[in-house]
Amino acid sequence: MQTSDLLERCYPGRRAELKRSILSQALACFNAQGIEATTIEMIRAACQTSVGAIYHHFGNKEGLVAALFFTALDDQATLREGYLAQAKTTQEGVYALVHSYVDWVDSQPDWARFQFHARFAVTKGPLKDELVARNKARNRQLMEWLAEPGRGAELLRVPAELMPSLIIGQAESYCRAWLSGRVLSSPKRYREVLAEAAWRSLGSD
Amino acid sequence: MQTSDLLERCYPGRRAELKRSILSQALACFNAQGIEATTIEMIRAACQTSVGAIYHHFGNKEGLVAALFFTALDDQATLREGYLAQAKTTQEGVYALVHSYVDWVDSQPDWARFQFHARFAVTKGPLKDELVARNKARNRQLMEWLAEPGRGAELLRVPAELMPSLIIGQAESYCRAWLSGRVLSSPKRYREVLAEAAWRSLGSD
Amino acid sequence: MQTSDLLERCYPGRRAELKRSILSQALACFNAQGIEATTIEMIRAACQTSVGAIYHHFGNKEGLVAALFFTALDDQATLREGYLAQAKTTQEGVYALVHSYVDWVDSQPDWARFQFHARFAVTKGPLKDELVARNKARNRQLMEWLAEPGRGAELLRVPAELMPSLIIGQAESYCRAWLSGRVLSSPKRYREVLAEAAWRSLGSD
Amino acid sequence: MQTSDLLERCYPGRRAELKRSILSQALACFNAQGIEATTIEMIRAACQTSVGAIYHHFGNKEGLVAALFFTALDDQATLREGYLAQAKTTQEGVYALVHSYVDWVDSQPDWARFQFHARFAVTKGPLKDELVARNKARNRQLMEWLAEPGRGAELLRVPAELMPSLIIGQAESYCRAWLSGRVLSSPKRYREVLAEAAWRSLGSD
DNA sequence: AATGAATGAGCCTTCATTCAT
DNA sequence: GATGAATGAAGGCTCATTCAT
Repeated sequence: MQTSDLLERCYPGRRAELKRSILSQALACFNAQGIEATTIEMIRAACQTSVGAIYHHFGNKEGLVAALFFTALDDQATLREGYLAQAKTTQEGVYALVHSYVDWVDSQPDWARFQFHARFAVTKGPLKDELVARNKARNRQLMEWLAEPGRGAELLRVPAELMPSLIIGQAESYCRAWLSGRVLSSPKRYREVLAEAAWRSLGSD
Repeated sequence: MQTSDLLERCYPGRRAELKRSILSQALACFNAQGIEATTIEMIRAACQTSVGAIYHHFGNKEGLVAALFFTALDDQATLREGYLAQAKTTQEGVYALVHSYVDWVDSQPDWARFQFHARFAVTKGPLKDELVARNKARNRQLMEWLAEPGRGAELLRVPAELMPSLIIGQAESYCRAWLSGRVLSSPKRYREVLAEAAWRSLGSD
Repeated sequence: MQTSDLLERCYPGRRAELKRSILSQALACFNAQGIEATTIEMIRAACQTSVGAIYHHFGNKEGLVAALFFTALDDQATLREGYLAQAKTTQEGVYALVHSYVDWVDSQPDWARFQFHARFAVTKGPLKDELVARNKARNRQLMEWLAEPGRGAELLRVPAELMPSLIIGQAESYCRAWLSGRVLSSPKRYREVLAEAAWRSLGSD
Repeated sequence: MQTSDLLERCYPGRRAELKRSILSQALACFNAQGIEATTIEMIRAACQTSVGAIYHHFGNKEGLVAALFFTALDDQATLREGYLAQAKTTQEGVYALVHSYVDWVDSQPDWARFQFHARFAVTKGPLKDELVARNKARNRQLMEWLAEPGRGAELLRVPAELMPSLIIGQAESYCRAWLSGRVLSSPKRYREVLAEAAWRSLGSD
């Protein structure tokens, strides 16, 4: 199960066993019932521990949501950075963004589903600033990549605030549809189509 | 205030005054606090009625959400159908979809914001079938439009389940960003760019 | 039962029946177990209502404590003002203060006992300012009484901040002892001894 | 800092260093937040130990309260006995009681404040009998002092159960006011006034 | 149709205490 | 002796919903 792989990577060691178990079961509950509809008691029952242990490790329900959310964000960012590091041309960069997005959702559907539903909650919670900061950092990173010599010239005509939506919007839309069961084929099946579409839509002929 | 216009259109007359007031304030509360975080008491206080009146008109909280959600869905559909009716070629059809989407979000931002957040709740509620039915109807309608002689041939290469995301994904992504304050320019400013991008991404050169 | 008399006076009418019942039982519970050790559930069981009703009328546990505390304060003040209004000389004024204190404790032992234990809680709560204001008002009132022509001249040698303790300290001390069971005779038995002692202690020979 | 002095006197030596630290911080926490509102975790954080260490030394929270309470009681008694040993006449005895009370509160305000708030808790706890026993012992001691030839004859008219309140009531009342910030001058400033008032109030002219 | 007091299941959270290391 | 992770009973409080007036 890939969910555990990600957790083992982020919280390694035997000491963190309970922590991983809580996170794993919480993720499952949140996705199955929705975040608000999930009670601490459900999570407790799912990982056979005590409510005290959950609060000991995560402070409160919001802390649990935040831990999951930022774990997902980090993992997604790691994959994106890896893909981007190998891209040479602007086109390869756009492909890297689409491919990393699609591949991550395909390999971590549970984390992706949770990310969509938790974003709103995190935005209203006490870690909203942290989230804004990460978004800014991501955008800055992308801009720096484009600023390298011989890259990004083709995209100058596109308004900066529109760029992320043009590149990732279609993939995101399809991933949402897949994760909520409205379509059946994994987005990975269309990773090339989606990358090509994004690139064409940028209109650098 | 456009929110009321839409309500007046859907619930006309003096008898429905209270009903409109409740819906209007409920919409505001849901958007401000989130659906789950909004209590019936908050809505009652906002429109100076009694809880009994709210339950008399909408049955329960879920009924309130559903009324708002389907009102938005209907209004959006009406605009789309109007735009689509005037489109002759496939390209004009794609433009009509993007334009109607963008224009509706621009003119009804409160309803659009609510729609995004309520979809999940409705999907889990007792009206989920109604929602699925409407989605199917919309897709069927689109297919019928494309099936008319001299239309849609250019799109045959694109997988059907991918089509909606390719057409509307970018616009939707930008609208989300605007509604949540991450970007400042109204999507209407980019309606042409978004329509062209969608058309180009479909790759019918 | 005098406790109810006081309540009927302060919350009259049939509509307030439940409110009085809650206050009455809460007072009994607080005195029997202590404020912190009393749970809402205990009070609910004692007056056969629902937790919701308690919260509907008093907001929260602290609100219940505050309602009881200020009801007692008011009742005590009313008696004091009545006694004081009939005093002509300084000596009669001092006697009025001691007598009203002793008589009130004797006639409302439950409220008096509660007042002693609740003062600390109220001092830390959100109504601490209200309490400070009432104390000031009471002191001002007393000063005004003494400022009338032909009164208070005998007390000018006594420091103002010491005065309340000299007048009421002994009575208060004995009342505490009686309310906690350390002595058996009602303070009313010693009302004259206590008044005389207070007057003598002021040293106006 | 006098708080530590008292502790060093009662728990001397290097072995008891941790014990003194725990007691000292617990006293501070209890006074700052109230006994019930203070958690073991707060105390642990204040003296940088582990919860285990606290339980090892004091058994449980109640044990901590009791240790502090009886330490204060003992210290206060020691001072009183010293003062009383030097009194020859009845009047000197009354003065000794008032002076020792005032002087102790002035020199150990933290312990005095705690004593006021903890008395109720101890009264309900498992050491209530111990407390009753000490009170009786103190009263017996006082009676024995008065029973010596040439002493106490002046007080025979005063009821025994009223005596402690008449002697100490005013001082106690003022000390309470000072400890809770309602008056600003230390009771020590008024030690003579309070002693004279107590003596006068006993009415032995 | 309107009102709002009353209901009570259920939630999040706290915290004294234990015990394996 | 020291540590602190783990326990779980219990508490305050919320809030959708009902129903007598």
